[in-house]
This record gives sequence, C-alpha cells and structure tokens, in this order.
Amino acid sequence: MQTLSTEDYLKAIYHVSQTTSGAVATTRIAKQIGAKPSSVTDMFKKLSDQELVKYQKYQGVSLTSEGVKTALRIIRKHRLWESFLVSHLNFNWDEVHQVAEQLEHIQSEKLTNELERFLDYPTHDPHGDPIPNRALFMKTDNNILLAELPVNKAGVCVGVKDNSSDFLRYLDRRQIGIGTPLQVLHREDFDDSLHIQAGNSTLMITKKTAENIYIKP
Amino acid sequence: MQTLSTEDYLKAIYHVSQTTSGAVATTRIAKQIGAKPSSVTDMFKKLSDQELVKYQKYQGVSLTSEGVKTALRIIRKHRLWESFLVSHLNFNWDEVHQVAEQLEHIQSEKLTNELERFLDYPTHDPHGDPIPNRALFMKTDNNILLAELPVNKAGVCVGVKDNSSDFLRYLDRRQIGIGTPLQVLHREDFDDSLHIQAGNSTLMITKKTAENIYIKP
DNA sequence: AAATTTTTTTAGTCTAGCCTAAATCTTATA
DNA sequence: TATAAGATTTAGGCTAGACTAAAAAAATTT
Repeated sequence: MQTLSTEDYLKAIYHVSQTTSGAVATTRIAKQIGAKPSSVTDMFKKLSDQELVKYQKYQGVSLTSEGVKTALRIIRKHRLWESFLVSHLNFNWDEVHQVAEQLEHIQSEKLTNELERFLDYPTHDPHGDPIPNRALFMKTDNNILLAELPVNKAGVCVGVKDNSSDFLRYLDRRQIGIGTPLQVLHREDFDDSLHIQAGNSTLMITKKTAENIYIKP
Repeated sequence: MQTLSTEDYLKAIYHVSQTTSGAVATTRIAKQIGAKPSSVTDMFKKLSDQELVKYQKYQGVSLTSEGVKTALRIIRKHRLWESFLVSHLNFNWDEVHQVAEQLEHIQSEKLTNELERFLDYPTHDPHGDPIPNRALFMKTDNNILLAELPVNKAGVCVGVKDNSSDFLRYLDRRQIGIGTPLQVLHREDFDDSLHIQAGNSTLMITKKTAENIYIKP
C-alpha cells in the first residue's frame, strides 16, 4: 500500500518529468516537496524497491509504468475533487489546491468513479488542466501561451500554467478566467509587456503574466 | 495540529464514554482501536499533554471540553460525508463507513460547512445517527429499541445501533431500513424472538436483532 | 587537465506510533 | 485479608520519514 508520502513523491516526479527531459534530479524533487536532498535520496531508494521508479545512484529517477499509473490516479482524484469544490461547494479556483492535496489521498475506486459520474465526466479541472479518465488516459491539449499569440489574433483563455493563489487572485481582479476572450492589441518591444483586450476591457499585463495563460486561438 | 491517530483515539474515547459511565479504560480503547494496551497508554499520555483528556495512571481517561469538541468535529465530518456518499454517490449504507473514516480527517472548515449546506443541513446520517451542527450541538433523540416496543404498538425504524456491514446488509435483505414501519406481532417467551410486521411483510427476528434497531413509536 | 563548486549519497539521529516482555497496580476471590 | 487474576504501565525495540554533517561523485571553471 502507498503511504501518503510516497504518493506525494510520485506526483512530484511526474510533474517535474513533464516539464524537463531526461531523469529527474534529487534536488529538483527536494525543492518541489520541501524536503532535504538526503530525504529525497532515501525515498528514491524506497520507491525503487517497490519498482515505482528506476533509480541509479547520482543519476536521478524516472517513473516506471506502474509509477506513472499511480501518479495519474492521484492527479485524477486531485482534479476531480477540485472540480467538485468549485462546481458544488462554492470554492474559488484559488482555494481548491490545498484541500485537494488532502482529498487526493482518499482510497476508494468507487468514490472516485462515482464522483466523476456525479460531475458528469468533466474533462478539465477549474484551472484548465485535463483530468485523466477511468483508464487513466488524458488528452494533452496543445494550447499556446498568451505570450505566443500573434498581435491582433483572437483567442480564448483555456487554462493557466501557474496555479498559485496569488496569480489566480490577480487574474480574478483583472476579470480574466477560463473562457474569457483575449486578444493582443500591442506588444511593447522595450519590456515585452502587452496591451490586451480581455472581455470588454483593455488592460496591460507583463510578459510573465502572458507566459502563464493558456490560449486556444 | 492533530495527527490522524490522535483524532482516531479521541473519537474512540468519545464513543466509549457515551455507552459507559465513569472514566474510559485502557483495554476498552485498545479493543476499539485495534492496538495493544501499551500503545494506548502511550497515546493517553500524549493526549493528556495536549490537554485533550484528563488522565491518571491506572484510572483511565475522560475527555476535556477541548477533547469533546475535537471528537465532535470529527463525528460531524464523518456523518456529513456518509450522508453525501449515500445521497449523491450511489453508496449503500453498509459501504460508507470505511470511506468516511478517511474523509473525516480532511481539514477544512469551509469544506465541512459547504458540504453541510450542499446537503441542505441534514440532521441525521444514513444510519439514523444525529449530525452535530456547526456549533457542534447535536440533539440526542431518545429513541427506544425495537426490543423495548410493546406488542402491537406501531413504530417506525429511525436508526440502527450496530453499524456493521453484516447487520446492515441483513436488514437490506429483510427490507428493513430507515423509515420502515414496524410492529411487534408476538414475542416468544421461550427465546425472546419476535414476530414482526415490517412494511407489508411479516417476519421473525431474534432478540439480538431487535436490540439493534431504534424505533420512534 | 586540475581545481573548485555543486550535487548527491552515506552515516548517524530524531520523533510518532506501534510492538513485546516484564513489572506493577487494582480488583476479585478464597 | 491474603492471594490470584486481570488490567495497566514501564522499558526497550522497530519502522517510516524526516533531519544534519560529512564524504563522495559529477559538473563546471580556470
């Protein structure tokens, strides 16, 4: 049986391996989990014994197919719970993460599958991230970032890259959310800031912001 | 902060102290939790340090008012989740306990209160047990047991004392559930077995069964 | 290529929560 | 009321998952 902690490690390894190529480094996971590298090494050995990761001293880890499955099962639960919290329990999208971090460890296949049915088989969570289905299949939408949208081309916000409360609340204040129509009016060469049309209002955002908003053209 | 385990102990102490008078004994909790008495003694000391129980060597424990509050918070969550599982996720009343044992440890006041609102402020869980409200107040319904119902007096099943899967499924097969009208037709002096009218059918039940069904006359 | 820096691992501790075996206290019985 | 039985606690260990400090390997710089 998985402990809470091994599940957190597998999820972290999965997420890091999605954004970097090759094996996942000890320090990278240490930062992600908030633990010391020596603790991470310990855990890598344990996960390796359980054949959830491939691990070679000094060479980092990569998930085995069993490890990927376990990670996806947790991500599935996490995103389903986030969806539930927003759609039925009046949570805002910036409040769900912490609670879903706990709910994702609840062990009951029936619960997960019934929750999915109750929510009517959602494909994306409140941040626009795709939800693995019962077979753990998840379609990866190849969306572009707002920063990559050509000037004057119209698009719709379909997700965010940074899920931090700070960023999400910032978007709330700017009235940008999933489904908001967006268009780049002008790109400032000096500092890469953007003048954009967001819904009915025009506003200025920084490059960093534009690099954290996913767009479907 | 409470660990998962301290919460389980507080809940166990609460439940035992509801059914017995005076302080709660070490072995009684050991049985309830499924741990050795020596482990229970360890935990009693820890809970005592946190002022959640009053503990004197060889004399058992009793909950402090803070301990009672913590226990009731957990019971509140447990029963709300059980209600949710049955009312929205197609769980049967004999399936909810194990999952609710996990869900009761999720820490988020907002989650609990929103769940309660979503369920429209239920007063009882699927087994007929009362749900503490936000202020942790719980009205104790003084229901009688079917075993105490006089012959020919009519009543309605409002709860069960034994929440085990086995007993609940037995009741399902006999088509007895919360709300089922019940009446004792005849009490057999020889072995205290009862002939009863349950809904439209008449059937025979043992004394033990009758002692685990709560009735409102 | 050697030296330095950074990363990673090892070795040794710590705490929570459990255990067994032995000691001690309480209760029940003769 | 002495003694036996039962309950409870103490003492000493174990494991998971974390830590620090030191050693070793890899990567980077000179």
